[in-house]
Amino acid sequence: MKTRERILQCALELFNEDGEPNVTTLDIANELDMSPGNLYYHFRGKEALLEELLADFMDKTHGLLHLEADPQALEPEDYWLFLHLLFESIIAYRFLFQDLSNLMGRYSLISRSMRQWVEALRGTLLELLLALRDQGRLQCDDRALERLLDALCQTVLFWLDYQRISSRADGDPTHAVQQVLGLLVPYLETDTRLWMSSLIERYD
Amino acid sequence: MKTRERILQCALELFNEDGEPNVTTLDIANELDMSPGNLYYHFRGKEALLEELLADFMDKTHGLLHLEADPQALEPEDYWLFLHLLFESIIAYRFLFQDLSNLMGRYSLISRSMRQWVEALRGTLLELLLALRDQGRLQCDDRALERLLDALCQTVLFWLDYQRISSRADGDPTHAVQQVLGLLVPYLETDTRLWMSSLIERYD
DNA sequence: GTCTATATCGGGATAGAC
DNA sequence: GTCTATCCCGATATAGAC
Repeated sequence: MKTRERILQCALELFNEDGEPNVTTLDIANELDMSPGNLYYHFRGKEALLEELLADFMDKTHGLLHLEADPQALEPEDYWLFLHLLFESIIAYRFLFQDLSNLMGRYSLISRSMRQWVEALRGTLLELLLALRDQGRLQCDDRALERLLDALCQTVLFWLDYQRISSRADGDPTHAVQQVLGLLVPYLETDTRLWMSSLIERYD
Repeated sequence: MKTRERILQCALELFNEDGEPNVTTLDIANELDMSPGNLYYHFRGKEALLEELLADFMDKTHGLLHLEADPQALEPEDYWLFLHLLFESIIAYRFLFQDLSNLMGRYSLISRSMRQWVEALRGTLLELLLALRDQGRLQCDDRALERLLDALCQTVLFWLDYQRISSRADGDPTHAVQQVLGLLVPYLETDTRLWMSSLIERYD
């Protein structure tokens, strides 16, 4: 099934480029020099296409959001790597995040899946924060931790969008990772803070 | 011109409720027990409606983003008030923020206006941060300040959306203000930090 | 100012030939 | 598997009567 793959690939590119609401099935067919009828032979419609792309994204990120590693054993570089991989996936499927409210409003499947995804993200980040705090590397009370957690989640979800809106888009995960880790820095205990800071500045 | 006002009011409510892309001119007319023809007598179309609502939002927030007050003279309560007023306006016109990428993609006027608005927001927040730092109340280097600034802007722009997605929507500016000020707290000098912290916790 | 009726257009989707 | 032709529908917008 080679054509199926080509369609998925092309749809993903167009969605990412122009936003899902601005891409029609005809656009996709045209881009592939293919008839719309043929496209509908492979996919029942736009929604089927979306569902498959969504499933791909979930597969790609599943491992990251269900860590089997022991959070206690992680070092700053591991946090960097974790976030870098996460943002690579998000960038690859950025159409999901650019029109998130819209997509969630129009497709109940996306709504349910993405809600779960955000919950999983939140759970994973919470685990990481608690591990840091248990190690004495992170200093903050429960309320501050809750707010920090929300700030982290929000940045993961909307950093790309924010970059586009403020005309500073670069398609590079590095700045996103720096931004997220930057939120963590002021709460870190001195040794860890210096380590983390130098890790961030290294790429500036 | 009473009808004009009723149309604007109704359109704003529906846009906020369901998202602008999901509201048709017919929906608005129906909600008002009015014929679509009549609606088109008052407004050339959906875009004209949007333009007027956008202008209203710009008017409402203009004073906040072009402060005539001296930033050096501000106290923590002033920051609270500033953010509270800002979020009240954002909540009143939240349709603009829920589908921001989408709207900016489809309407070049919205794109230009909102880009400018974000720039003005960023400028104002920068002024406030620099004033705090000059007073010795905020401790961070230039790079950290840049990241903090982006974190603040991002939260102002996307906090509502984040709340909706993570099923914690409440339509109350208070949590949003707490979240924004919470980002500031760890960088504040001890006295100011305690003051700001207690200001935040007071409403929990 | 307001209505009814209608024109127009674009996107999603299907039927049937090849 | 792929194409052409076509249908359907919803949303925008207009014409013309009242």
